[in-house]
Amino acid sequence: MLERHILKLQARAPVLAEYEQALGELISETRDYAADQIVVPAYVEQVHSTLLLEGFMCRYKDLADGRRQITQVHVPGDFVDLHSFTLKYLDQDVMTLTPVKVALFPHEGLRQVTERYPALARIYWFNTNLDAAIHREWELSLGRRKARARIAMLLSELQVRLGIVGLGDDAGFDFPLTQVEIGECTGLTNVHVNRTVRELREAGVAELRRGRADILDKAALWREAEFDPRYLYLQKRER
Amino acid sequence: MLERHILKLQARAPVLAEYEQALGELISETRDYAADQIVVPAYVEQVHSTLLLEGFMCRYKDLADGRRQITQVHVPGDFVDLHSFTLKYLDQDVMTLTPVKVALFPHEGLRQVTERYPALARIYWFNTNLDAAIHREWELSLGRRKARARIAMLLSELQVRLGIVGLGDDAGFDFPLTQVEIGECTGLTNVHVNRTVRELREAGVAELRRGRADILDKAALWREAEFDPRYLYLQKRER
DNA sequence: CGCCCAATTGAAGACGCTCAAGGCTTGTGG
DNA sequence: CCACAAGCCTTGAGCGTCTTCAATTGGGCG
Repeated sequence: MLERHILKLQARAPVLAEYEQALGELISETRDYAADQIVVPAYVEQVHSTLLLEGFMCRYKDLADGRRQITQVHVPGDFVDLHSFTLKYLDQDVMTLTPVKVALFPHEGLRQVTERYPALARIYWFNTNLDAAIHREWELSLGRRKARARIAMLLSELQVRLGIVGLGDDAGFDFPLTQVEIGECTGLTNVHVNRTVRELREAGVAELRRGRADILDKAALWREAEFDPRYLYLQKRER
Repeated sequence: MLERHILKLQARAPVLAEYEQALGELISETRDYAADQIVVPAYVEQVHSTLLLEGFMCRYKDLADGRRQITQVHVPGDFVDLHSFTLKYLDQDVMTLTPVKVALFPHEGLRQVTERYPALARIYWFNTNLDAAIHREWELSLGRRKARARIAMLLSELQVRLGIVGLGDDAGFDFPLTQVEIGECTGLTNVHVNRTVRELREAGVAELRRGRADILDKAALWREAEFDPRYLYLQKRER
């Protein structure tokens, strides 16, 4: 059940079989949710963290007028709210983008296992930092990249992150976000997303249709985005 | 020397006198830098983390054409690159905005002290999460807030963060960023920052001049920004 | 006094937004 | 099996926020 999570961790550090077993035993429950459901509401105390097993989820913040900013997209293998282990409540909502399957990890169990295996605690601390690094790259996109580059960036990042967990390759990946949601990730309106997606298609860079992203020219995509994957910290090393 | 750092930590969790002493003993060196100097270059392996004692610093990423996005502003008491302890190298540059004084903490010493005091490790893990929470609020600003709200947000956040470490009050705070730098925080050009700052002044909300931010109407400033300080996690509790 | 950097202002233009309408796909029910 | 509804995608037109380019003003410091 944890294969994808372990793949994600292993992309950055060695993971002992022991950890995988200990983690598996922590799971208190698995749940299924439909699309567009809030799974972890903001400002509510949490007693467990949620690992995404299948499907797509996101975290977002919004303004009074309802305009929404997605701050992170989650793929299978990600903890969607590991930070609730440390922060207790979240400063944002976590919702599903597609139907999903998740596993719940009680914080008390996480506390025990991270005390028993300090190396695992370091791995999760590292993951918190990785999360922040992705936020920073998004800040750069939102603040300084133009529309084409923002969308190219999003596609580049997701291609790499999905590839790690076996859900994508150089040709592309399943990508169920609507154009409204892509706009909520990139700080654009759906109308402008639509026009920009068309530009990328007409330039032979990438093609988006109904739940699928085809990467036609990965080098061009990376160039368009000025994508430098070092912020994803993919070299495996001791942490 | 660590008073401001301890004030920052104490705003979120109890800090034992023991920790303060142990931390103080870790400092290998203090250094002074002039303004506009890179202190921690991106993608270079680090063996210590840097605590800001006096002055302002920032972290930023930039694009090929030189346009820069500041991803975080640091005030005295902040670790500017605590994440290098876990990540080893940074995905961004860290520079000074004013002349500063910093203290260096060797990673080896941090490793020892966090192993000796697991509660301190949790406090720093928490701080990593706080850092990410601030990044998320900035993502919301950059993606969805209008120019006035972005600048109001920046001022609101800094007023709170500086207040915690005794460097500001309800009337305002010393704020040495140039309008170019404010633009680099908020994803705007210096020209538009200038016009927006004028609007805030004419609306009687806040006044910026030569190194000082006067908050004329804090309630109006918070309203303008839709500022909700919960993302700064200021309730003190066990971590 | 004069230099330098930051702040300020004006004018024109671009990128992305808003509003509005129409088209396509998918699923559902008769 | 077809009709229809719902949701998403697509396109057009006009507009607004913010940018770009350029020039001027103001303040601090040697």
